[in-house]
This record gives sequence, structure tokens and C-alpha cells, in this order.
Amino acid sequence: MPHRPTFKNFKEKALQNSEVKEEYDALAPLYALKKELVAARLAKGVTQEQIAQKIGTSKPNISRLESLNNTYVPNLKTVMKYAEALGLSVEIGLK
Amino acid sequence: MPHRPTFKNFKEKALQNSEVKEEYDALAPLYALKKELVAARLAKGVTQEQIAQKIGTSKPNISRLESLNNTYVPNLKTVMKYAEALGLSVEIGLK
DNA sequence: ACATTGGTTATCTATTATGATAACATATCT
DNA sequence: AGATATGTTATCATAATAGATAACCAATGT
Repeated sequence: MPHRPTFKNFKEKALQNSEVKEEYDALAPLYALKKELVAARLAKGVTQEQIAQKIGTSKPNISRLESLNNTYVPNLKTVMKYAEALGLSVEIGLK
Repeated sequence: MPHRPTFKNFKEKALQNSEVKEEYDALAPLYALKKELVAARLAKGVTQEQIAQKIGTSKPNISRLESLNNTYVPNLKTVMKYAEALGLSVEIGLK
């Protein structure tokens, strides 16, 4: 049975192209962050709608921010607002 | 003798306003990051011009990115490119 | 069957970051 | 003095993000 494309599909397809692969490698920390955002939100039992209200935006925008199936890279301020809405803060540095 | 405004001046002035103070607190991790960027660049003996070339931009833009005396908040991708130009990577997460 | 809840996708507009360039300051040379 | 190197500030055009809205899907409930 066919089904909607998932991140796995997106990833597999994309990695066949070596240009895209470099991009993916470069964005790996971003994907990890997005996963952490979702995990933190779910751990607190918060919905996208609730976060959206706290931040002052709407839930589709939260969905876009969390989504791995797009090329969207958020501004640092946006991530910080998301974190703040969960009572957390952003830890960022070089390594 | 009078002199140009420094970050210290900017900071002191700004913190007299409580609205601005909240903003400052919110952006504290960003200021810390910017300082870390500069420190890492200087530690490697690299100029703004050299970083700019590697990233594919010009040195005034690097200066703007590093500056604490503005309201500029970079995109995550921009920070990652800066880090990459130094042979480093960005570590970002929630805490 | 209908409504509700949580999430996704698409699209439009507005705001903001980004790149490019010119001009300037300061320090350090010859 | 002139030239060079490093960094800053300002401004403009372009590209990207961010907000708003509508429509949709799936699951759950009544």
C-alpha cells in the first residue's frame, strides 16, 4: 500500500544525489535540533497550538519549524522563542 | 576626552530601559555566541576578510555578524557557515 | 454521521537577514 | 606623507524567513 512520504523517504531520495548529501551533512546539527525541539515539547505534553500561542504565531508555523521534510532553516531568534515557550533556553556554541 | 560608543556604553544605556533589559536577557545566549565566534577566529589567526572569502561574502558582513552593537540576529545557517570556515561545527541544543 | 483535536501542506504577504558596495577609522609599515 | 591591513558603519537590493490563513488528513470521541 502506498503512503505519504516520510522523513525516511525524503532522506533516502535526497542522499542519492551527492550535492544534496553534502547539504544534508551540513545541516545535520539542524535536524538534530529539530528532533530535540519536538522531543522536548512532547515530553512536556504541549501541543503545537499551545506553543504557537505563547510565541504569538500559529500552529502551521510551528509545524514548519519542526518539520524535517523541508529546506527551511530558522533564525536563531525563532529557536530561542520556541525554547522559551517550553521554559527552556538555547545552548549554542562551537566545537 | 570623548570617544566612540563601545559595547559597554551600548549595554549600560540600554539596560536603563526595562523593556530593553528583557530583550537583552533574551538575547544573552546570542551575545555569548558572538563572543565565542570572534574568540575562535582570533585564536586561529584568521581575519574577517579571510572568513568572508571562505563563506562567499564580504568582510563588512562578517563584522556585522560579530558585532554586539546591533539588533542583528543571524540565521542558523549563517552561523554554521562561519563555524565551518574555521574548521569547527555548531553545537546547539536545549537546556 | 458529525464534531473535535493535533498535525501537515500550500500559499500569500510582510518583515528580516544577507550580499554588495562605498566610505571611514586606526594602526602599522616604508 | 603615502600605502597597506584590519575592522566598522551605513545603505541598498535581493533572498529568505516568519506570520496569517485556508484546506486537508488521521485519530478520537459523541
